[in-house]
Amino acid sequence: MQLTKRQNEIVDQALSLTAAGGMQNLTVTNLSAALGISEPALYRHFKNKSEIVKAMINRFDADVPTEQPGKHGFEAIGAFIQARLEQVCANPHLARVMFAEEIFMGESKLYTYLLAMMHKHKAELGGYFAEAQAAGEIQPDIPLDTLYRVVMGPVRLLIKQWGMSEGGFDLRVKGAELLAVLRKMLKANPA
Amino acid sequence: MQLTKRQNEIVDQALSLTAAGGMQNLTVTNLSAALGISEPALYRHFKNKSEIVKAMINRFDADVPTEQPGKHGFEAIGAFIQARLEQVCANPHLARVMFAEEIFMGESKLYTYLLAMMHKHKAELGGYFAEAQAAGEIQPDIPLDTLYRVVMGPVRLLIKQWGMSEGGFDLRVKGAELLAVLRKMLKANPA
Amino acid sequence: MQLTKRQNEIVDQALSLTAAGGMQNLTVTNLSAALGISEPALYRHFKNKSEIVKAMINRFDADVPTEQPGKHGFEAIGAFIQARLEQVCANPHLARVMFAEEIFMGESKLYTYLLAMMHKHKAELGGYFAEAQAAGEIQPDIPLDTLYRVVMGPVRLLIKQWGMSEGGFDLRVKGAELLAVLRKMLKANPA
Amino acid sequence: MQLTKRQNEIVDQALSLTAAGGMQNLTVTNLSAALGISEPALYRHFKNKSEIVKAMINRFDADVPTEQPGKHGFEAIGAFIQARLEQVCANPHLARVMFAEEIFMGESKLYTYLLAMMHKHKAELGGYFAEAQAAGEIQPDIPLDTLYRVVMGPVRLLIKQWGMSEGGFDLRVKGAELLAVLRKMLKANPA
DNA sequence: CATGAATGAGGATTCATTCAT
DNA sequence: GATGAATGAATCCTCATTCAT
Repeated sequence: MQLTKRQNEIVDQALSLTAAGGMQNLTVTNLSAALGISEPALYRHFKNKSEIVKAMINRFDADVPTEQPGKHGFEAIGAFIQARLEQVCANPHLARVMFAEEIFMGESKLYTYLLAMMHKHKAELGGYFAEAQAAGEIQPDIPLDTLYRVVMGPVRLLIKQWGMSEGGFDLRVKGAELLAVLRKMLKANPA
Repeated sequence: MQLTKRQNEIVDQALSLTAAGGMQNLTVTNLSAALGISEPALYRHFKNKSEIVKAMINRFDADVPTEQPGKHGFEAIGAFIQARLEQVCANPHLARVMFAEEIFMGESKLYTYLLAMMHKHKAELGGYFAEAQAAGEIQPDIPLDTLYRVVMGPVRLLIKQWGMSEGGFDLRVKGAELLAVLRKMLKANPA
Repeated sequence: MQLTKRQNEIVDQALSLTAAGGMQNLTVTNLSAALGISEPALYRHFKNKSEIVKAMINRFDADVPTEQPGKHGFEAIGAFIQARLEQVCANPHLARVMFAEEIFMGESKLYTYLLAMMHKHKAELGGYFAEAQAAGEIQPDIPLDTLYRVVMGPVRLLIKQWGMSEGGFDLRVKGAELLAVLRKMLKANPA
Repeated sequence: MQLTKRQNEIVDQALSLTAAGGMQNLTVTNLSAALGISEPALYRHFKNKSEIVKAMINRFDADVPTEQPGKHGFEAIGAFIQARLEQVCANPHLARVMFAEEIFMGESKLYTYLLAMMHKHKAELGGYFAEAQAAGEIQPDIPLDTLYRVVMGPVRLLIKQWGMSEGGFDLRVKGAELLAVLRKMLKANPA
């Protein structure tokens, strides 16, 4: 599962091509040309194109574990979101691909793989949401699935807009702002 | 711009195919087969494939005007969201396509078209958001762009999840719930 | 199952190419070139290459039914063999392909299909052999499988040699001669 | 011409692959993988793929000389056939390849080489057939080419069927039976 | 002896589109 | 309106082979 240096270069380029022109732009021809190698050379490094796409998808998860050891409640959620934002800043291509699950609908194997990843995230973050509700950081009467949507929906949209605008605003600033708003909004009303 | 009956059938099928297997699944061959006609016959109704895709995109907007005549502030926003949910319920395929702008990245002409649509929405809803803030329905210190994300992010995610789960939950119920949570959360704290 | 005119032309060419240079010579490129059409054009007539090969194999059987209505015993066998020889004379390419089952080993689906055909032949001719033994035309103590080999082995070799020698001898003459020898040899010794 | 130990292993594997999936299955990639070595490593042992195929073909003849020193007439023929059967029993893969000359039609150089081998056999066995006819073991009025077909046709078919059935019957038993039938049948009728 | 990385040529197949009928 | 037949361009992938290490 550990990728070689060359494999990583290939995945980088694949992300770049996909970010630039969608899945239709990720062809073996384009990819090998972008890498400056011949098409068959690609097959030394990946069994087939699907494996490349799979490696792309794995990238989404790679550097951003949902588990935030030592952190709890909203702090853990905030840390996770922060990490996502940092990841995307480090590799802006991801912003245009990461939350566009539909891109991968063509390859149903990988699509289900992606959905599974999404579910895992939801479940893991769910723990932190419950903690936050128990700790009084979030109003306790919001069902978990809705809560997840209220928090991750805006984060996803933020990242997507940033990707679409090709870095047209400061993601870190707007991210912090969003988090602050969410935290304040979700705070249990002491009423 | 007004589509014939046949053209509408074609767009329906195109949406269905795209919803089922992504843009890669929307081929002239597949489409004509699904319609039970020959490939050349398609070209009687649309100049080329791009025109079909464009017609698909126009569908997103068709029945759901952002402008909510006679309504104001949060009520207008709620009505818009409600209308979106109804639209998607009426044509579930839309749920799998509508907010997956990246699907169309391949056809850059159409992609920009789609982005423009998204911007228009944002601008138009922006007016209602401002109204809501002025009316004290929404905390006044939240910047408009963040506010848009906080509201539309969850709505998009909700619709997307509903599409992905293939109608696995009651969209109207969960939509109403989400709206209630948002309304309550965004309410200016009387503190 | 009934082939169109164009499909028959394609199968003819496919046989010709295979006869000339083996299965490796039967490429979509070669085939379309030989037919003077483009490669994609082939796919209007056959779903894929395998279907073409399958149609080739069906040719083997097409004009030569094992069943010889109204004939019995050795006469039926002789008629069948005669028909095979005529078929091969009419389409000499068949001689180089028909009994080379191994050619098709690559495509295991078709290979089994071919083996099944071979078994069917064996079974059907078996009936005539039994009749011939009962009628005293063939010695009764020869087991059926061996009998089949003794008769069809030489016929196959004859046809193969004729194909390999590219019609270097008169198949009809040599075939008649072989049949005569076999009939005489197999005759129950009145001893 | 004398093969090294490693070369022999390679030829063994080549036969095995060809027997399993036809010539299409004998690729440099498959072969090296089956041997557990890299592709370039193969080229240490053989100049190119053709040389490997040539070595395969030579195997057919290797252990089975047509000349049967000290033997004459039908005895020599029987001994030759016996030796063939033993050879094939010792290396069953041969049964699926040996008499499928058409497999090699692709490589015309090797194909002619193979045909030459077949002719040599025919010529050499021809001597023994003539002896057998002179000695009264075989009816004298059967032309030599037909005689060859009557004897070797069934033997070939027997071996082929054994190979195809993957050793589904006892080759030695059925071979002996066939030989007995042939001997008896061909015996000059004392009529 | 062996390999990792590469390649030009060619494999089958699908694409959107056109044209004569 | 519709179709059957065709096509150039592009798809992913495999082939035998080479070369620097």
